[in-house]
Amino acid sequence: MNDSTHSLSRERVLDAAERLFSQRGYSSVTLRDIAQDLDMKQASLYYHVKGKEELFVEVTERSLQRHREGLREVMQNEALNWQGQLHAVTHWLLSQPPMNVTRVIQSDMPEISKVHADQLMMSMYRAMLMPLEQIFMQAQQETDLPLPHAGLLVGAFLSLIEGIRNAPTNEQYFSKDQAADQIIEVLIRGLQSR
Amino acid sequence: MNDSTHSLSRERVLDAAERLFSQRGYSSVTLRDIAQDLDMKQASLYYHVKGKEELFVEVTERSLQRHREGLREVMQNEALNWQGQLHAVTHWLLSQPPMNVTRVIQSDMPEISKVHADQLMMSMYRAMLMPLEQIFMQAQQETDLPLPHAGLLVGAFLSLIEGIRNAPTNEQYFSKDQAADQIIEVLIRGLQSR
DNA sequence: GCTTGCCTACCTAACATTTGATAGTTTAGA
DNA sequence: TCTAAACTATCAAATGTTAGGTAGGCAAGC
Repeated sequence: MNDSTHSLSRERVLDAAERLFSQRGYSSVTLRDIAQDLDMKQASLYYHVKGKEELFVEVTERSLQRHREGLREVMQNEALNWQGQLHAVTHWLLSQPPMNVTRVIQSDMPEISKVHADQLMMSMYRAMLMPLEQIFMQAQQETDLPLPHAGLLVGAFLSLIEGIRNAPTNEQYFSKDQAADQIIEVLIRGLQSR
Repeated sequence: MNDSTHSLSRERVLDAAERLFSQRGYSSVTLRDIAQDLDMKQASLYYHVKGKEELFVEVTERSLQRHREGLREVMQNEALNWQGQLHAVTHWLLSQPPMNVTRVIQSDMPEISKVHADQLMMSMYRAMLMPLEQIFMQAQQETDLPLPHAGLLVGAFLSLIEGIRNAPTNEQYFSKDQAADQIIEVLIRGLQSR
């Protein structure tokens, strides 16, 4: 199903849209921005997609699908312990175009229809929140410390990822991946503590 | 200085603008939104401020000033140890209208003039990044663990704060402050580790 | 071979709405 | 009367959307 993804040039449009939307958010990106990025006229986009909102929803949904797939794969490869999973998942998330959960929920979703917002919310839960919750629940079982609720930890973790992405530019000593490792290590020493 | 803050009703405008901007970001909030929130017509705003961008800059600057003041005060009251400062600072930040550093830098700043963006960037550094860096540098001195650079920790910490703000709504068992305490405790056990 | 029809992937032109901004007018209170 | 604080009316630019046209490729049918 979803045979609407046949055309090659259509995916060029989706790719450009995803890159721009994920960087600057829904309302800041105009159709003319996307068109310009593709060296074409703005109205031509309507050949490929039904409208701006539909474009955003489809692009976000596609990204979430990729996250769902990617997280599942990474997590079962790294089946060892939750510490390893945390590092692996972090690196995978950083390898992807930013899926800024906070911004999407806070800024983007209020701009689109409730139906679409609800739909994205559900996909977001299934693709990101649920899988990540598993890791932290695993952590809770192994430790004897009183830990915050898993959902809360997931939120904190995702915030950290987003924070690492735009780490202050004045530190070029380390790559993003190295920075991520260090931060996650701090998080872990806290989790297993003692 | 800045005797432009005399009028009472002018601050009503700034307050409304700050609330809306800090919630939904610069480009998503229209002058008509702000006016409607104040039960007045959009054009009337121009009696109080020069334009949208100037309004945003002034409102953000004002908020940053408040943060600078507030953080300084909280930090010297809680002069005990960095752990106490971390908790105190967290609670103070949560008591304020959200100052979403990530969104401001990523989404809002590109929409305004470079001069204004640079200005805000500097204020942001002085009001938030610098004071917080102090806390983490203090932590680095007391521990013997290899910690990430302070700037990186500040970014992570601010991300955490923003993450706590929109913690999943399905946990009403805890207040934001309680959730914050738990998260910060995780961070600390990590920092002092062992 | 050449025409016809069709499809893909763009284009130009125009439109309605939204939004920031300006100009001039009105009203209430000291 | 003078001023603070609103108002109405209008504008230009930006933006999402629609309608209709066009160039190129490809296959079928004559």
